[in-house]
Amino acid sequence: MARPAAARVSSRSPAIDQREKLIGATERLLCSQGLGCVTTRDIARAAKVAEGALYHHFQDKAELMLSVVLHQLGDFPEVLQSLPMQIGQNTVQKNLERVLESAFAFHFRIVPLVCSLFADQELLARVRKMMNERSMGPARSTSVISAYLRAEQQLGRVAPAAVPETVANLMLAASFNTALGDHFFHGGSGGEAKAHRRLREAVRALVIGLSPKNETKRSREKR
Amino acid sequence: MARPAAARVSSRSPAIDQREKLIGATERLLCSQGLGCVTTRDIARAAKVAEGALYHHFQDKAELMLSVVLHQLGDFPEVLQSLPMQIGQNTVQKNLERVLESAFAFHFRIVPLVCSLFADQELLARVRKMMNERSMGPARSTSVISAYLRAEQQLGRVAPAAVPETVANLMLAASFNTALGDHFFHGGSGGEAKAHRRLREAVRALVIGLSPKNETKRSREKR
Amino acid sequence: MARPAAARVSSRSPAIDQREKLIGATERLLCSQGLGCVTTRDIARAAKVAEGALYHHFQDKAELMLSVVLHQLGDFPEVLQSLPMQIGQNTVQKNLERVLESAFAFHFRIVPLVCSLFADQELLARVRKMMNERSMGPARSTSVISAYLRAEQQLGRVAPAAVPETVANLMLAASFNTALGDHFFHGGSGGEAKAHRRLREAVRALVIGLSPKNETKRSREKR
Amino acid sequence: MARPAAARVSSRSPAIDQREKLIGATERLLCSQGLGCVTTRDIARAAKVAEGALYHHFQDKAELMLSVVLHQLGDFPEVLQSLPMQIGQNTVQKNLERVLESAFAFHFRIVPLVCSLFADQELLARVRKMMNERSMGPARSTSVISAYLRAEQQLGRVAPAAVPETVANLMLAASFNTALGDHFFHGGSGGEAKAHRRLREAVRALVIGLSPKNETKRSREKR
DNA sequence: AATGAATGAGCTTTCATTCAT
DNA sequence: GATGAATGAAAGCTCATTCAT
Repeated sequence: MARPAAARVSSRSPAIDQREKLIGATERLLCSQGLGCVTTRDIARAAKVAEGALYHHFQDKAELMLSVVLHQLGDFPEVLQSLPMQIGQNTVQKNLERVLESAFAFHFRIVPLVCSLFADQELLARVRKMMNERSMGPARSTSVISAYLRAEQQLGRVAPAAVPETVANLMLAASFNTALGDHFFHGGSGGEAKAHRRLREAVRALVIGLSPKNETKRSREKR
Repeated sequence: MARPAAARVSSRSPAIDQREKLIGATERLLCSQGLGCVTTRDIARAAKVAEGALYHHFQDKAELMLSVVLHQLGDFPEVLQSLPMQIGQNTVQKNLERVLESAFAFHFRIVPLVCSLFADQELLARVRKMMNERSMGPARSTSVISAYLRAEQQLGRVAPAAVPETVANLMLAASFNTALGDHFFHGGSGGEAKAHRRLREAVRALVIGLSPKNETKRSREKR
Repeated sequence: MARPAAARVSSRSPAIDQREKLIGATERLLCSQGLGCVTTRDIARAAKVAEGALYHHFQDKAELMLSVVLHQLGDFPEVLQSLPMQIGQNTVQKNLERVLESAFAFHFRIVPLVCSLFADQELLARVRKMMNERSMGPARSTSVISAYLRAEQQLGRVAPAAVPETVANLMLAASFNTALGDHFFHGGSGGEAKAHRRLREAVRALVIGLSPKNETKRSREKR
Repeated sequence: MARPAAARVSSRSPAIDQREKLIGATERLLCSQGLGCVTTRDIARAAKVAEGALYHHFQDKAELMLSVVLHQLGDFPEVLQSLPMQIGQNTVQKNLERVLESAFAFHFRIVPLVCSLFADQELLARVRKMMNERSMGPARSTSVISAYLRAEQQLGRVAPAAVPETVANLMLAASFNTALGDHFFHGGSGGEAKAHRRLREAVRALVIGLSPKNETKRSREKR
């Protein structure tokens, strides 16, 4: 017997469908209202799912929140996948700019989520624990970027005195902070173009440094 | 019936006294528990004040929170004020390191507050509005630092190609992110020594830059 | 300014008033609906009190239940107060009959409460613990009755071979079981007269015993 | 497709099998957790049956409970049946002791069930009704015991003045109350040995009576 | 018949806020 | 003003019951 087309909205099994609908709805609500103001009822309504269904897929509200955070973090490795292939290509500055652009998109998405956690220290502690267990967090992106920088150091395209880890951290800090600032001061509508310009400037500042004798031919040409 | 002298511990009028006790207690609770877990009962108990008294001094709980947050955010580190006096003194790196150390102390305190706000977008919007009206925010620290850098540029101690605002932003981003990381990954007990080392490294990275020809005599000596 | 008379329904302080209203309402509901079917909403409504008020007076629902049980048990010692004064008076049988009558009234009240506890082993365990700590329970009534019997033994009005504790237990068992039976088989409306007749018969059976040579002059006269 | 033989563990039809598994699982859960804390999910899991299957065999949860309770209450100890054969054998006291021992085993099992019912007066009313219709209850054991006592009266081994029904009731009350006390005060682990000693003492108290002239040769010898 | 995911009413409990004192 | 008992709306969560498969 053919099911009516209207019931076949999703091609997935309904169980997975519900789980994802819940995560999706929670993501949306978390950004627009903040963790402290999102109720299980809100989530269920937004996901068009019964309130009790939430507890079929997640042990409790905190676990749903956790899943949302981890769901976002899940994209992390892919962002940087292409970086090792750029070693020796283009200019170092251009390569770093491209990385920071993707990092920013990711950071922009997770800022409201990650920051919201500070409102509930218990939940924060749980997320912390899970992230430690799975060794997630910014450590991975830092290591990918610093590996790239080390490779460029061996090619002579990065100063031997530079400390790759420190530079990688500075870059990610710039990205995360720009995202946080956009959310905090402009409600998340800070203009992507403006953010990207600031990130490019940050990369350039990292490249040329403050020392007065840094003026090399190449950096002069690029200006 | 005359009140016993012992009850008049404070020299202020009791009304103002209560208001400050409430703000003080809330400050303490906000940092240790997160905005979402602090109840009016907690606050009243911590302030040793009746629950109802809160509503004599503040329209509602949100207004109290607002007062506290704005008070903390406005509590700017005075160490920055001594920066203009360092122009031309010591090394640029040392001066920036000292600035960053005090910025970090400030950032470390406000991270839980600032982040907590994301849990309540409505409150965040109110804070945003009031900060805009009073032109608060990181703009002031940025401008102090970049003014310093510009002065050093004129003294030839900073490369003319460097963009002071961008460098200032990077520095503050490094500080804020280190603080946030300490709270997020280590529950706010990340070891100050470690944080300071990372900040010194960040300044050094900003000073020497990534360009391979940056190796100057001075940066070689410092290594 | 005189308060309107209608507001002064109770002569007690409102706080104690509320507490007792809650306990009273719970008692009534527990008997008519059973512990498993009584909700905090029901209780609050029956006590004409806000739902939240329950949590001002009791830590949680279980503690309210506990209070109700203990409240009933609180009458226990008084029931037996007059027994020691009957030593050597009337006949032993009459004295025991009178005790059993009061015991029955008490047992009849607590049967629905005490039995209800079996539906929630956790609550039962808590009540058990509190009763042990306060050394409540049937031990006290048993000891009062057996002290009486011992005294009568010394007066020669009770056979030296009788074991006072055992007889006291049997009496209380008869009373409690009659009460339980009335509730179980007749919904608590088993007719008091009938119950009292059965208890008198029980006492008589205990007095005369089963041994064929027990037929004394006195027991023959009483028949 | 033929079902694998391994799935046909039971020789009964699967439908009846399921029904019995449900009743068995519920019996076990009711005794260990109390009627109020047993969920349909618990039952289904314990019976290794789907949750929905419960509703193929019983109209609702209450009907399942009813089946279990009636089943247990009807599960009458067969030891009583041998009582008529003891008429004139051994001593009356020994015979009654043996009866009470088996009654106790039965009472010990049903106490949690019977008492639990008080938590749901509606269910209790249903049980009451069905027991009345099938004339279940303690009436049967009472009549077996009192028939025995009457027979012993005719043999002169029991005092003519004793009222068999009353004595039978007292005995069953002693047994039930001992069981109830064990559950209530010791969580059902009160030590069987202790319970049996108390029951023997109860029988002895019933045999010798309280009257001072009861001291017969036999009871003196037994002491 | 059997399943178990889905439902949603209803539970206990919390907490910002009010108001009689 | 100051108090804190009282309020009651609303939260997170459970669980008997249904129903598409």
